[in-house]
Amino acid sequence: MSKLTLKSVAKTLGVSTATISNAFNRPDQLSVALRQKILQACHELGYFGPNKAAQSLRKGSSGIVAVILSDSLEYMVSDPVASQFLQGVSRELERHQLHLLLFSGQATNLEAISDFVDGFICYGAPRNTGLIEQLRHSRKRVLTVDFDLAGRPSVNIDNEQAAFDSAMAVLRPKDTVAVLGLRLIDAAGSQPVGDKPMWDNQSSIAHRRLDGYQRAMQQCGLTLAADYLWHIPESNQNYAREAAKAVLAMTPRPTVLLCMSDLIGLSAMREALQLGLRIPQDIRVVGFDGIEETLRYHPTLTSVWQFSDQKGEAAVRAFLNRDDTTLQLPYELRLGESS
Amino acid sequence: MSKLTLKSVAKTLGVSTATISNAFNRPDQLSVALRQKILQACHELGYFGPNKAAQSLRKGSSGIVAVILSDSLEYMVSDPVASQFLQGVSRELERHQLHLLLFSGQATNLEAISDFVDGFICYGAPRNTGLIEQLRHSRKRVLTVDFDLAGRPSVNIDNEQAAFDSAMAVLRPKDTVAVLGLRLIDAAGSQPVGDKPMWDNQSSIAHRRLDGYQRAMQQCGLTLAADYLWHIPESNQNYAREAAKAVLAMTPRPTVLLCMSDLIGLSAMREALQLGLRIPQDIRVVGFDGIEETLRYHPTLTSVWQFSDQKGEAAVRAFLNRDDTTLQLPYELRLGESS
DNA sequence: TCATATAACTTAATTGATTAAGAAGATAGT
DNA sequence: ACTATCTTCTTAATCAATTAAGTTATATGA
Repeated sequence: MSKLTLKSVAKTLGVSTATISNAFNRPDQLSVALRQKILQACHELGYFGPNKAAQSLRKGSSGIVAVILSDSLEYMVSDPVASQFLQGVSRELERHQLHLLLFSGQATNLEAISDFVDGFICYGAPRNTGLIEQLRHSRKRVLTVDFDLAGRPSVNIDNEQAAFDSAMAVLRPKDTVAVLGLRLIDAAGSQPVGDKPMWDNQSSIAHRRLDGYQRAMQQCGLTLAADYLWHIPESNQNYAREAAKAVLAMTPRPTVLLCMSDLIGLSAMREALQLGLRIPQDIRVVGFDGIEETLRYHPTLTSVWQFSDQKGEAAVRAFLNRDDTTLQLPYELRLGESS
Repeated sequence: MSKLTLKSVAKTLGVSTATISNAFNRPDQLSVALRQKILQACHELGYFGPNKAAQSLRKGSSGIVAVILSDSLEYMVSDPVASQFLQGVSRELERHQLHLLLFSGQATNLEAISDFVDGFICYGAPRNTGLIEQLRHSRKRVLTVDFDLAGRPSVNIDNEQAAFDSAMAVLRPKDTVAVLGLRLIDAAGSQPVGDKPMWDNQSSIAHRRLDGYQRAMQQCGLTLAADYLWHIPESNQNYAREAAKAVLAMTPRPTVLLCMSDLIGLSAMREALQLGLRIPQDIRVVGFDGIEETLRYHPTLTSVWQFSDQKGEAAVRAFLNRDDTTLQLPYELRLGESS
């Protein structure tokens, strides 16, 4: 079975390569009869159309879009928020007959795939900051989601305002507030932020949310004590559980927990209930993101819903419109039993 | 900023394109001094090396391996077994400087990406059976995992023997046995298999496992009543829960549940406990796969452990050795409190 | 009827690289 | 000093396509 190429097919059919190419790509360039004959013959020969790699080289686009995840694949897929986002992305890409290449944010070499894809949708600031530099200099289209990259379009929600709203929904005068923050500093374990240097200050959504929390507390006449601001490296059960345990053991015990993700919020509630605390009487909890599990849990969690699947779809559309603006998506504060 | 190509770089440096190419790919073909000078200059110009798409066209390999998932991306990543497998795959690919392209088993057109990848690792029989035909005729390397495709290498465990072992560990004379099977027929909801036609008979691991169960029962002098063999479409909580509920309500009530995945086993145990049944006194349960969650749960689940992450690594290695044999991996029966 | 427009294909340059074969110069052996 | 070998680099064909420009042949209009 010799190799099937446009050229070989053209020769066996006795026409030029251009005609075969046109049969697949530009039907108006040849007669209907010949086109039918060609497609029929290709089908019989088992030729499924022009080689995509060669097409990509010549046309300059491949139909593959890379999504760069902030963390490792294994972590990202276990996070319901990221997973929903990916659902939305893959759904919308499919609608446009495009394909998805998942790329870990821990990877070091963007160039390895850069030439195969039409561009990058970057979900969250990559763990490996070297990637950010590569993205900044990339000649491909780059769109960021949940973080900013100078000169590149992005899709976001107003994290500051959303955090503010969620905090305002729960804060009362004289509250003792603790913040369970996501990835505030560059450290491996759960720990109070203290005076450690903030991680990637300008781009992170975590800091936008912290700003929102702070503004709300200020408006309520409250302040955040240094030890009550905690860094959690991943929305992971264990990390969050640890942090919640530690925070709930502090004196004075917090009366409000502002959590930067729903998974953290759920972990915090589990820990609080286990300590015999009543929610919301003894302690109120607020989450962020909006995941289904919080609706099944009792008590249900007050949270900012940001509809990650729609965000995924919006990201793809924004990627495809070659419009270099920032798209701000709506969010929704949903009150639960936890506040 | 004009386009940076091997050609343009060659011109500005006043050497031939072959030399630039050799500087990147075959250091022995030019003097050390010139090579240093070229690499240095490329770095300054911002040229990161030969275009991978063109390289792929010329060399005939791209360094990208596609993993075809049996189901949709969103489902697969939520399944701890599949997710572990993917971890193993991505880890091993990284070791070889290769990249991963995830492809949904629901997709219809393999040709869309076929030319960009070096081959396919196919994890489970794709939901869309059209893909199987395309894989069969593909000119690329194809390796299957957890199912067989004529003439293609595969990675597997001995599902029949493993199922046999797990059943033998739990069965006693006079048991009433129910099987909670995974994807036995082509139907959407949980339901007894009855006399409906089996799905994809020869290739499915589910049927290998069923064979093992049946052999064990035979050896124990037991038979499986028609209504006690259930089909569950996905290892999903809801489907499994439903099926368990229905099975536990039958008379006589089963004394043994043979479950084709640990997620199903966990759901079954939850349901049994909720009905006030004691495990293992009133009912014994066996799972399949081996996931961490069964160790945290009480009672712990007796199951066949198959180390999916190692399976992923083994799959990649088998894919890269161009050795067309079937690789059978070891499994381990681990007894828990559920039997 | 003749010029012109249109339709249906073909030619050949181009995309960004790899690589066998060839050429020019340096080194070594006798 | 002359041939043989080795280095070092270049030339040009090739990978599998796309597409602007060119070539016929046919149809239309006045």
